[in-house]
Amino acid sequence: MNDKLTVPASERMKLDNQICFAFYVCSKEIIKKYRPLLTPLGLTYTGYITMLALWEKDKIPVKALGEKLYLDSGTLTPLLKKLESQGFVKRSRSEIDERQVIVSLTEAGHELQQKAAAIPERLVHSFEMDEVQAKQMIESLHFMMKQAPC
Amino acid sequence: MNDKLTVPASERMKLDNQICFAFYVCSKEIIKKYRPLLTPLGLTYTGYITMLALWEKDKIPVKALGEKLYLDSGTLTPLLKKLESQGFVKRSRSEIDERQVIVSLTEAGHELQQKAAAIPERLVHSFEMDEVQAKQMIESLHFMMKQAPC
DNA sequence: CTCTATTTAATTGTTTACAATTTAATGAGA
DNA sequence: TCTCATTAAATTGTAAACAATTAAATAGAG
Repeated sequence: MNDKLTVPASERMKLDNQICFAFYVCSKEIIKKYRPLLTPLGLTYTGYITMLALWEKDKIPVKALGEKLYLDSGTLTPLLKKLESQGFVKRSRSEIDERQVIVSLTEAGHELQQKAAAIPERLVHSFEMDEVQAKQMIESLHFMMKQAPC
Repeated sequence: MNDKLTVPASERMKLDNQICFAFYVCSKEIIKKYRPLLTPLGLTYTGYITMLALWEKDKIPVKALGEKLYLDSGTLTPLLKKLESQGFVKRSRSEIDERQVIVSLTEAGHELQQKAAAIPERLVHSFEMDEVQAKQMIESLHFMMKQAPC
């Protein structure tokens, strides 16, 4: 074992060398930037990504939605109830399998997509990052996401 | 303006093309991986990064700690009270400026550092990423963090 | 020195997230 | 068919995080 020329523990334990901390901060700060754009639409950040998923494909069970969003029913159930009370989605038991609750978009839910269409562009611009850089970054992140559920 | 050969809105609004979502998922999933390593030490993830900051430099006011950690007093006050009740830190009013609460490590807080020393290495390994890749990623993230508070 | 503005923590209220458990429905094996 | 295991969603309890406000101390202007 002569490959142990790694950095000392003191160095490895510095906050600025923690990849976890960098992700954690970036994630929080990006979400903060969304808030002022989403609040006028009546959405929280979690509500927004849920709507993004549903705009791609709705009429799906809570389970499938949770897999897309990396969220469980403990988070989704109250969130979906709120989106339902706002009139954006409808929740209904599947007739084929009554364990499943199918989430679908309402008319208002579909209409909201137009109002939200400008958001992604505005956000990318708020970081000084061109589309190529953004694309590379997303690729790296997806590589990590794929390893996540292990 | 003939540089408008950008992707269509439908493409930009896909969940998998949202850099925010990728950060959000990576951050959550990394934190999840820490849990089983931190629980035996009596730490949550937020408690852990707080201790990391204090191991680098303690006897600092809550404000300065919050700037390092990108957290405000609303999050830190209850967290520090808990770390105090566990015997890892001590909170005391500054005598020079009584508005400030100075956070310092106890003996047990210092000792905890030894027990936590193995954690960073174990985590990097749980992602299939070598140290060079990790270093590049951290640099990109820090570039984004620096832009955050605007 | 006095009054006002600013700063620091703490508090309050709301949302987010997950682990663990519960309930109900379905599936599988004997 | 009748268990027993599995699955889906909901529920419960706890920790995080932030916005907005409050209380107390300090700084600054006149």
